Amino acid sequence: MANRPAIRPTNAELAILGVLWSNGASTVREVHDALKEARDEAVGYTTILKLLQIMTEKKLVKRDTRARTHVYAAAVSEATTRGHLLSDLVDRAFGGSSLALVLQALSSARATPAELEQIRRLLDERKAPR
Amino acid sequence: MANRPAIRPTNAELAILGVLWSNGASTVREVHDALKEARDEAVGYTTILKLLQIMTEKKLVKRDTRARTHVYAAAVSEATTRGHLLSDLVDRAFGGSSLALVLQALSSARATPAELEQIRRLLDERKAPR
DNA sequence: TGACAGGTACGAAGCGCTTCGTATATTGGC
DNA sequence: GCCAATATACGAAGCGCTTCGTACCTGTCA
Repeated sequence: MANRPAIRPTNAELAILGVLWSNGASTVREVHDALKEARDEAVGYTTILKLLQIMTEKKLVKRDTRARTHVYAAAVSEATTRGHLLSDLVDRAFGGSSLALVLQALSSARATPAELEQIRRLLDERKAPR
Repeated sequence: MANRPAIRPTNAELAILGVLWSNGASTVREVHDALKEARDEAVGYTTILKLLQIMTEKKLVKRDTRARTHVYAAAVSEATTRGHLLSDLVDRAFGGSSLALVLQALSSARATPAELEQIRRLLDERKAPR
């Protein structure tokens, strides 16, 4: 694998990826509008453009330049990215123990019974895997 | 509560807090030595000093200046800090759903049966709380 | 065809984090 | 008393992230 530099998008990048993940491939304007709607204080159009250009260099997004108005698509999956960010936090603040993280998260999370059941099911799967 | 600015230590700060949490109140030299031992590439003595000074301003640590050699102690608890970092990540990358974070963490974590049992117990507690 | 709307490219400023060099004080031992 | 060792204080450089202004290009339409 020549994929060393690990996917660890910054805050602003994450916000943009969020739009691309939920809305699919988008133009700068579409991303800009989506963020303006979702956020309190909006950011300039050229800021989004610049970020998307940088993200293209970093291979976080793919750019289709065939039309005059470029179209951007996420080049990293949501699950993979979340996994990277999670294991990053585990290393930095939980002494490498994802279990410690899970326990901490569970002890403060408000979850519905249905959600707790979902976790329980996952635990069952993991209990007898092989 | 006048504690608005939320505890969100940076990387270097977290490393130092880790030492203070596990070793208790320490001098700059002690922190420096502990980090030198634990890490691959060490950082300069005055770097640790400067960081601790900044962390004192930020109220992340408390400083005892009675002796010539100052003694620093963590001013934030490990659990609280972890909680802040976690909810920060939940907001930034998991759409505000701690459950999504837990599921993601569980699906990639390698945990022993005993640990899984621990989670199960926690789930039971939360199931019928009131 | 000329002006405008809307697109991309790019340089640079501002800020926070991290790092360290250097200046300056204090202490202990000879 | 003096020197070496060891402290703290502080300024500033370097870097990455974020932001935006400005320049420039390209269609459209009256």
